[in-house]
Amino acid sequence: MSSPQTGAGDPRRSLELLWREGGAQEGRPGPKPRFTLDQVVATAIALADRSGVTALNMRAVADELGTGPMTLYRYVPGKAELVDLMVDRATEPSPEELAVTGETWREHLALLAEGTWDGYAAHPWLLELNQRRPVLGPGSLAGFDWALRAFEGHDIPGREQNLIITGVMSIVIGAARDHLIADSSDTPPPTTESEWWAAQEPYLIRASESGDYPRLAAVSNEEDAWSFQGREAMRFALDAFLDGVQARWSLDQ
Amino acid sequence: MSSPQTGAGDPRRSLELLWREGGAQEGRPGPKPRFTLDQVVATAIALADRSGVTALNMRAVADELGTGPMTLYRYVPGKAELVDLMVDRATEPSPEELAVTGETWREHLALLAEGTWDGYAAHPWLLELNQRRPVLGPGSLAGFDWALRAFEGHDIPGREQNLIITGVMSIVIGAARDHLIADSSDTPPPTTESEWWAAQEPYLIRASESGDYPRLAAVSNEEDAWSFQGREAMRFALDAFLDGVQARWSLDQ
DNA sequence: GGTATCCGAGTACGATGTACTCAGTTATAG
DNA sequence: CTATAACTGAGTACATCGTACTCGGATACC
Repeated sequence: MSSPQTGAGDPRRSLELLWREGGAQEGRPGPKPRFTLDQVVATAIALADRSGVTALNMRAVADELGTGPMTLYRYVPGKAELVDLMVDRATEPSPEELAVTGETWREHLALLAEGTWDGYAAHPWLLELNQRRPVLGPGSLAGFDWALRAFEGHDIPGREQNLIITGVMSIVIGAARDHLIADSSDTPPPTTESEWWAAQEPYLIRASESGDYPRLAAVSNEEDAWSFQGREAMRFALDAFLDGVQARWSLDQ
Repeated sequence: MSSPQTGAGDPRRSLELLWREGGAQEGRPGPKPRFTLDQVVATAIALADRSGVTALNMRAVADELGTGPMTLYRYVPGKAELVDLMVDRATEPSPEELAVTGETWREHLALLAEGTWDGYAAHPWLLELNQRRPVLGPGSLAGFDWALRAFEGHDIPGREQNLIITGVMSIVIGAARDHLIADSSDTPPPTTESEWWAAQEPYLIRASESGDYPRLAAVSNEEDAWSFQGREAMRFALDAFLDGVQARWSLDQ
C-alpha cells in the first residue's frame, strides 16, 4: 500500500546528484566510502525489477548491499531522491540504442516508441511510480536528444518537435500502463491479468444486460472487440498520430 | 512519501461495493449505520481535492467525518478499495456531461478529451495515483458508453472504436500528467511549477553548453520552444491523432 | 422481554522512512 | 611519524500510517 513519488524529492538535491559526474572527491580526510552512488542506484533498480515497487524500501536496498538502512543516507538524502536517480538511470538509452537512427523521421519516432515500450517492459516499476514532473538528468536528456534526431534535415520548429515527441511518449505510456503493468510478482493480492478480467466479467455482463450501457453492450457483442495486445494498441494509436503529423507538415516520410 | 495504489485492492471486494446500488438492507437487527458508503467516498474525495493524495489517510478521512479511524472499516475493506471507489466516482460523468453530444464523431471525441481534462483539473489527485488496471464501476462504464456515442451511425468495428477512445485517453492523460499535476498544496517540498523549472534551469543550460546534447541545445535556442500550456499540448496531439483516424477510415467528419 | 446481530470506538501492533548519536578509520598537516 | 580533523557505517529510536482485535451498547425480530 505504500509507494514512492517521483519528483517528490527536493529537485535541487536530486539534480545535484544527477549531474555530479561521479566526482570522486580527492584529498579528503576520512575513510573512502564503501559503495558508490551508482552502486546504490543500480542495486535499487535491480531490486525493483525483481520485486516491484512495493518491495522497494530502504531496509531492503540496504540488505541487498549488506549494510544497515541508515548507511544509504550517506549517499542519497532520502528515498524520493533515490527514486529520482533510479528513474533517470533506467530511462537512459543504452549505447546500442544511441547508435541506431531511423531512416526516416517516421521510422525514428517508431523506434523511439518501441524502445520506450521495451524500457517499460524491462522496468515495469517505472509505470507504478507516481511520476510527477520529470527530473531531468543525463539519462532523460540523452534520450530526448536522441529522439530529436528524427527531425534533422527537416524544417520543423522546435516547439512542434517537442510537441510531437511528447505526443509519442503519451501514447506509449498510456498503452504501457493499460497493458504492461506486471503485477509485481509478490505484491498482494497476486492478481494476474486474466484473474483481473475474470473478476470483472460477471459485472460487465450484468451491466451489458441492464440496458444502461447500450453502446457498450453493442460493442461487447462483437467477437474480437477487446482482443488486442498492448503493443498492437500502441502501434495503432502511434500510426494514426504519425499519419496526422505527416499530413500536417506535408512531411516526405 | 506514501500513497495508495489504485487497483491494488482486491478487485472482487471493490467491484462488489461499486455495483451494489446502495442496497439499504432492511429488516436486520442492530443499529442503523451512522454513515453511508457514498458519504464516506464523497468525504474522501473532498479531502483529496483539497489536500492532495499524501494527506489522504484513514485517520484524516475519519476525522473529517467526526469518528474514529476504524469506523471506516465498517464501510470499506481497506484503503485500497476506498481509492477504487473514489476513482470511479470521480470519473463518473455528470448528468450535464451525459446530455451533451458532439455534432460529429470528431467533435464528440474532442468533448471527451476536454471533459477528461477538466476532470483531472478538478481532481488532480487522480493523476497522482498509481493507476494500475482500471476497476470498472458504474462511473467508468457510463463515461465509456458516452464516449462510444461518437461512432453512432458510422461503420467502424468495435475493436477500432475501443482503440480510438483509448488513444484519445492516453493523449489526454499524458498531457495532464505533464502539465496539470498540482503539487498538492501541502506536500513538502512545496515546489510550484515555476520553482521546479527554475531549479532545473542552470543544469539545462550547462547541459546545452556542454555539447553533449547538440540537438537539444539547438531546439532550446529557439525562442518559444518550450512555451506551451498543457491544454495546447493536448490539443496538438489530439488533432494530429484525429487527423490520422479520419484519413484512415475516410470518415466524413 | 429475550436474543441474535450489528455498530462505533478504543487499543495496539507491524511496516516503513528517517533523525540522532557515536565509535572507529583514515588522509592530511606539521 | 604523529596528531588532528573529518568522515564513515552502524545502531537506536521515534513518527506516521494501515489495520487486526475486542468489547460495550444499541436495535429489530421472535
